[in-house]
Amino acid sequence: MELMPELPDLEVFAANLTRKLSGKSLSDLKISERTSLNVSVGTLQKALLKQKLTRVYREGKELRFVFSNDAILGIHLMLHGKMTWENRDDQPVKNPLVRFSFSNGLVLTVTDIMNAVTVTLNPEKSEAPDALSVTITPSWWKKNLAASGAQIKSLLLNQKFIRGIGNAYADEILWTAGISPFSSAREIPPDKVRKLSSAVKQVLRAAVRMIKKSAPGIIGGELRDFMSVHNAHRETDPKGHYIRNSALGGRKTYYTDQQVLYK
DNA sequence: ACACATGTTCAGCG
DNA sequence: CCGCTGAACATGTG
Repeated sequence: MELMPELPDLEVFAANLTRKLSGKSLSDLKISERTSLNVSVGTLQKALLKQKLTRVYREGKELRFVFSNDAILGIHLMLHGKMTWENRDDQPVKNPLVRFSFSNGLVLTVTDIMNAVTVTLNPEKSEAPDALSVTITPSWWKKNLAASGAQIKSLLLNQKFIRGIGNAYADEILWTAGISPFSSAREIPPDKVRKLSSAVKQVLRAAVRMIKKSAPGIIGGELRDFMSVHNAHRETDPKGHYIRNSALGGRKTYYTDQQVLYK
């Protein structure tokens, strides 16, 4: 099954896009009318055509293409968006939402069966910090968890609270921190808040390293076989504890009884 | 055949 | 009124 990329996958995609495309200029840009776009196609083309791509980075769950005139193109893949290289000898990619042609001959396409992908010229700055931002500290967690009565997993998935964490990594983070996903955010004690704070960065950074190592060059798909609990094929976690699963926020949630429930 | 992945939005509930 | 929960969206895959 093709699962959706989350923060670590997107981080690797961004690095790989930068490696292939930085310094190349955008020679052609086609946008389907099915694409959800914050400006007109004409405005977008005027802003980006002939511009040199400086780099691609990840912000939350969005990819950001930075051009030499400081224009930024944000692409959010949502649930089903996919990026592929369109090779000259292959069949053209069917019904792409976006098709970038670069001066080195590389053609990047974005497709989406649900047409839910969003394309944003010069996205606005978000209030919520990125999960890997240096502004997220144990005291940030302490203050913001105290203000919320939500279940901790719902809060981790809330992009208005913290950006970039998806369903699979939320489970991995809470397993690492030893906190039940059903815990009330404001009831988590200080020592566990510190554990959560470090687990977020530790889990996400470790995943980036593993994906880079095992799938260098990828711009699509995902890797999940290293996951400790969020894995439908596992019966037990690496310590041998039975993995339970149930629904939370309409998403499957995997956890063990070792994760303490604070209510 | 059919349950299951996934993110965001928004109706509805308390 | 506000914060929170969970259904709905669509379809390829095992």
